[in-house]
Amino acid sequence: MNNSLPKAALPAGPVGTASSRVFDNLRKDLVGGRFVAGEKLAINALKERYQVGLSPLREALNKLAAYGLLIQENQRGFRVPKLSRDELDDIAQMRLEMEGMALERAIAHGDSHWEADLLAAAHRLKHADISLDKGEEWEHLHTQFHRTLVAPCGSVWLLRFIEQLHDQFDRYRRLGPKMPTIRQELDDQHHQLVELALLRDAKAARALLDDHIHKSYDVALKRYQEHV
Amino acid sequence: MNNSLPKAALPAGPVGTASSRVFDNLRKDLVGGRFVAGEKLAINALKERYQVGLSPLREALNKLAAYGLLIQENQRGFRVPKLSRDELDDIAQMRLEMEGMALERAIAHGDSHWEADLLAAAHRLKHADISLDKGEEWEHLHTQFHRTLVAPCGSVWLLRFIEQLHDQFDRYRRLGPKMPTIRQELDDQHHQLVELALLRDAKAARALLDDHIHKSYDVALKRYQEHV
DNA sequence: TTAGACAAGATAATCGATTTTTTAACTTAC
DNA sequence: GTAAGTTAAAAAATCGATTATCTTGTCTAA
Repeated sequence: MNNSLPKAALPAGPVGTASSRVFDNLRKDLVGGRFVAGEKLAINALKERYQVGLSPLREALNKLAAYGLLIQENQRGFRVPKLSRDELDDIAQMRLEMEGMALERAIAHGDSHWEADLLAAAHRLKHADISLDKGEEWEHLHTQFHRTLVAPCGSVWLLRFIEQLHDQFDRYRRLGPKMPTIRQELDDQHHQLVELALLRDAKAARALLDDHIHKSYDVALKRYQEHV
Repeated sequence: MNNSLPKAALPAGPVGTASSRVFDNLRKDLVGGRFVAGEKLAINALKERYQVGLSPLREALNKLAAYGLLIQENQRGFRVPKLSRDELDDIAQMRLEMEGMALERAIAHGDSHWEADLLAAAHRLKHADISLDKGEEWEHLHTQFHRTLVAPCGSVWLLRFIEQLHDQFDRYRRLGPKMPTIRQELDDQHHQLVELALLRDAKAARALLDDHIHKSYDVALKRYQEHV
């Protein structure tokens, strides 16, 4: 084979293992609410659905269980965790504490590179086509924005926990269909957050982020209550 | 087979799957410093060491990677995460924030059942034979004590994160051999923590816990620096 | 001398089949 | 009619072997 093209020129990129691919897809589907909470996973059906063999599938399921998106019970497989009001409250409360902390630190430490990334992320989010592929594109840019916002907080572990909490929170927020009304208000807050971050007004930024999380919580709670 | 003994009478208890057993053992060994940081794991050697087949072993490794006790690199297996001063600082800082928060909430919500558990845990810890099986017994009771201390904080996720941080912290703290001198001082603090918790003095308890973590941090840092 | 190509061996990932355990349906005794 | 016991089917866990990928050492050509 005399293909002299460098690998990077090909569109494919690093394909990754079957296990990592099914992990990504399953995670997306679990967070996006494409499984029923409490449901027991039929492994053979998943094999079909994700077009993988048993071994990589089980490895992905094990990782998701350790991550908290699945419950693993010895000798009786995997199930999707139930949803509860109490847990939603817990998750939202933890988001307030941890993202608030992270935002203050990010504002203290973030450099001009961060400012640029933040502006870019907010802009991309604003122009995302929400109607495209069930808003999957918007969801991704939204996650990316919040990730960027707290990125320079200086703590790898704090970022890790926040990511995990976001995934858990989104299991509630993404239960129902989109609500464009409240959505607009939340979108506006993203830009206000950028403004306050650039002004280095940690106090005001944190207050706004608190409000943002509270409003998101209201949406998530509504979805949950309608869903039950 | 006419064995009429109820299952519970047998000493074995729930044996669990091969995967869960090797997960527990590997976790203990990783936290206990029985692997070299940065080392690449030879899967075949682990198969020998833990007496399991490939599939359950790989499932355990995948879980540990999602949990943060291993690094998984596509197509090149698993390695033990490196240690660094920066990460130790991060972990200790996060412990201060999160355990402090949890302790205040536990003191606010814990009932008399909790008080009893706490006294019992502290007592067991005090009388643990530290010389036994490399102090493994003491380590277990120590973990148990700290777990009990914050147990009624009301947040499942906070407890989960704290547990994870403890495991990470212990990778540093347990690098070298035991230091009986400083150990005594830390042991005393455990009992003082119980006292303050029973008095419901959240402020003082948190201050003492901060100091406790700081002292533990000093130990861990020393170990780390001697170890490099 | 050294960068690149190649081949052989080692390791990681995956597959297909087997073993073990659970679940559910059915029976039988009280 | 209920509860304990039995068994067949389903599902989970594990094993042994295969396939794919990486690593290392050697060689060649500039």
